[in-house]
Amino acid sequence: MHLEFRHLKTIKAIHEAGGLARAADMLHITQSALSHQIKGLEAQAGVELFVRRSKPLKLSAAGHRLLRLAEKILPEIAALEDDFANLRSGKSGRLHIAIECHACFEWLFPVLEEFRKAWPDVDVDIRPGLSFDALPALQKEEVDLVVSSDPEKLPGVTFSPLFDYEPVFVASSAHPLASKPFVEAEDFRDQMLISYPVDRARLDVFSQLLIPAGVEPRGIRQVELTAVILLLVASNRGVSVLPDWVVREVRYNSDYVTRPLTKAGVTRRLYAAVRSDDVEKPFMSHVLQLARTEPLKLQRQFATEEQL
Amino acid sequence: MHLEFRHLKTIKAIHEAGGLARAADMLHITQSALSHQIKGLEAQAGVELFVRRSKPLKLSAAGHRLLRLAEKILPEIAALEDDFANLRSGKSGRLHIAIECHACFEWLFPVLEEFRKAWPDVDVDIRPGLSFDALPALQKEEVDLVVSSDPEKLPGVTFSPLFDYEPVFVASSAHPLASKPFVEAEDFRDQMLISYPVDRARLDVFSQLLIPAGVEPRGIRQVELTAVILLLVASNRGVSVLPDWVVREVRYNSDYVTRPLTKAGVTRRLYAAVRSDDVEKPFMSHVLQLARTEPLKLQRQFATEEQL
DNA sequence: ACAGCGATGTGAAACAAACTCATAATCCTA
DNA sequence: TAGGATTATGAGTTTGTTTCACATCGCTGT
Repeated sequence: MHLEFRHLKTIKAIHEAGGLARAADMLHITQSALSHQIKGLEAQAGVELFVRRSKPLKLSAAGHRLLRLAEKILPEIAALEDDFANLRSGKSGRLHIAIECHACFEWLFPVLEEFRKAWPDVDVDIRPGLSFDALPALQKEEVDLVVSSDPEKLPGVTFSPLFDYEPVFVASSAHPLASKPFVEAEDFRDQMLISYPVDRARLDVFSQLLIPAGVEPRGIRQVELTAVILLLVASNRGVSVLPDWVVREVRYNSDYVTRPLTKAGVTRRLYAAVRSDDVEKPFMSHVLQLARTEPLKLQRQFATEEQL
Repeated sequence: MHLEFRHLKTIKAIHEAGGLARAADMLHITQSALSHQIKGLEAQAGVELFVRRSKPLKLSAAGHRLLRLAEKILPEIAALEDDFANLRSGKSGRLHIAIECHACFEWLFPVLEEFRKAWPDVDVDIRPGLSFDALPALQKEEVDLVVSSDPEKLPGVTFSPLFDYEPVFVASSAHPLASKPFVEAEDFRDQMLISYPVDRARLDVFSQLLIPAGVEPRGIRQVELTAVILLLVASNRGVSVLPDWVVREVRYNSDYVTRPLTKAGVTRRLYAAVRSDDVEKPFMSHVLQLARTEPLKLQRQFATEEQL
């Protein structure tokens, strides 16, 4: 049976118009076309869909069954077209984010909270676990935004700078290194380093400090959650290096000390990688703007507290 | 946007097959046709439905939206085709009944109860209120079966005899006429007659007795429900004439007397009118058979009680 | 990194289906 | 029962879909 949407619209129109001729007008086709159409449809269905004994023809029982289907399905189509229209106009879309840096959750959540208020129809998601191959996944449209601190030249991918941050040494206030004004690579040689469970090339402490200096810490303990890292550090089970937006929370907690890496400190820059096609999209540029400004507020808040 | 069922099937197939080429096999068309089709679809929708950066192409976010629609709609179509197949095979259908005689409810309900067990997929309904123009409504397929005691020669309509019955006079046992062994037309002249609210030509007491004799009762009170008629008769507010299958219930109730109309009694025959096209249908012949035999059981039950 | 293969895209032509026009047949109403 | 309204039919045109042949693009393994 070769049913088509046209047939559903026809059934509905005939029912509403109460006859072929009027229905034909509604559908902007000739009455002849409608007659041919419903004849073909009845042949396909093998069922009489109309009562022809009366002159403005009416739906038969089977016709009403089909009408029921039409009234169920046609609004679904309309809803789809609506969704697509929103997609086209940029009011809706997909924003699946892959983050290469674990600690980014800390500032990303507030950003997305803000974002969802403005773009309720955008499908927002964060996909951890993809961190290894985030950029290829971006190119394959498996995700739509990658947060990374290592920009690369990739065709079809645009890196936008977000903000600068400082990786900061954190230890228990009871820790021997707490007495130093800053820490250096050598200081890590006999330390237990607590870090996120990712490739060490992606950890600032390695890429910026230990690998260049050729220093290997005494041991590494990998922990998923930031809160747990801080817990372990507080109980002096090891030391860690975390971005400044994370340590601001513990800076005035007397259990911890925070120190710059090297005397000058280390500065890093976060980037958002987005497919070049998407940069123009309104919701995308908005989320990028939020990701540039919102974390700064957190850092500024931290700076203000410091001056007290 | 010119969506078609073909497109839904395509989306589903591409998703399940995981690529164009396999999907084309599933749909028994060439891969080229599919490529053209989805290209056209995307142009219509104005949205990218597929991710083409990877080789077996995959659904994009919008594509998944469309897939969701497909998985909602396609089963509905299948259900429709199923229903139509049942219609064709005669397993389902519509049985809307118009009854010209009010009292027929009494035997019709047991018949339909039995019928529904055998034909659960047939849409059964009783439509009172159509009693006036029942036969034209039958021809126009507004109803499918008419119960009547006045067969006519009508093109396309077949009358099948159901069973014979006897209109019986009913009165309170305190009523003066209770002393007569039978009643005649003249007896009604000073009676209040309680009847169903239908044209008097359709009431047996008029068509068979009063109209031929030119007798007009003192008054007529029209009442919808059989139970209410009996109530009024019992309290001696009037007399009535009801079919035997109705009075059997009150025959041995000492509040009532029942008497034949005329010494010989009156015998009437009920018919079922059905469109000739429908007579062959299995469920229709079954309901006719039930309507011939089930009421007889009630009458036989009555006769047995009488012999006690 | 590149070769080779498997998968997708494209253009022209064949094919199928839906529509229109003109007109016939039918029904409804006055 | 005549006239207007409604639906049916057949031929021809138009539109859209499919196929064929071939170009192009990505993935996979060495």
